[in-house]
Amino acid sequence: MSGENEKILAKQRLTEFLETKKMRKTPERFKILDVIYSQSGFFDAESLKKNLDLDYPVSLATIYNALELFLQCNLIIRHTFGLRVKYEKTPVGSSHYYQICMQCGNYKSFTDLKLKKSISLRTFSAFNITNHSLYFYGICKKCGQKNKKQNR
Amino acid sequence: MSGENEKILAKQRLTEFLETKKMRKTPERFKILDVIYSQSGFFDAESLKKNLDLDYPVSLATIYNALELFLQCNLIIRHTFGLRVKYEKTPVGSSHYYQICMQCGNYKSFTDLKLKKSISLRTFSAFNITNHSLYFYGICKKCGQKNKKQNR
DNA sequence: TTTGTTGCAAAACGTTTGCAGCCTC
DNA sequence: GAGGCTGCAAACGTTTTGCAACAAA
Repeated sequence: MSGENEKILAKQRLTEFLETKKMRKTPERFKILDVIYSQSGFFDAESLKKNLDLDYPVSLATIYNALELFLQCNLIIRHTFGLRVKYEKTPVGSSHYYQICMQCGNYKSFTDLKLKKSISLRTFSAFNITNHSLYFYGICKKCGQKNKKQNR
Repeated sequence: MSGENEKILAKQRLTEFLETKKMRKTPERFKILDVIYSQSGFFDAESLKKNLDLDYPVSLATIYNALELFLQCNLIIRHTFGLRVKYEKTPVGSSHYYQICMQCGNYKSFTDLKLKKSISLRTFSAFNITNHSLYFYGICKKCGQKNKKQNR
């Protein structure tokens, strides 16, 4: 199963990272990572806490600590849709792109290999790229129709 | 002068938007827009307040109200670098792209016409794109060197 | 005159911090 | 055993809210 494999790789990466940084392999950190890699889609500190409370309660401070850590070893990425911060497992292989309605705030992600290829061509001097995020902002069909009605 | 022209267009767009939405053309809204279009680079509510206090004090609540309004009519865009929210005049013509160091949080913007062209090719059904933002995440030279030293 | 908008202050919200105690190494 | 990590609660900074007064239409 691909999901399980992904989870194992994530744990390996965390282990390696902690060892090279001489940080501790606490059960909390691995439990939080496990929950993240057991779900799909976006999440935040609060939803993570709710999930963890079911079988392994962890304080919010520790969750924020872990999220910061996972960001550093590139296990997760951080987005901001509207004002809310959302995290996501780092997309492997094909990058995810996002379309966000500026009116209702709804968002969804999609993949586009062609786009990914174009973007990956871009090189930087004195900057080591690990990943990129692309957001398309606009008005969704639903809101567009609502506006038309309103302006009549 | 291009900056002045840009400002006039912005005011026109705001006027139109307010009229179609049957909202009021208050001096505060136009003053805030004026300050935004008199500066360059990134800004937030607080820096805006500081600038406004010099000759036309406006309450923070009103500033947030105005920022929300300007977002809706696409006069400004919102970014989140690290955890800080930053606004920017909507880039006209050439889109801006951003590189952000995941370690120190420093960011800078650049333009890339080739990239812009590739991205603009992407079309959507049932979604009316007004603009897009692309962020490159990585480790800047300075932090990269710092890490090397640390791991020795 | 009507009612959308403002200013003010208080409240809410997500996140960070300080510190004592715990547990990994 | 040392000190990095955790949990708790208090503190923080930013954004939102409720409400009375104001002013655009």
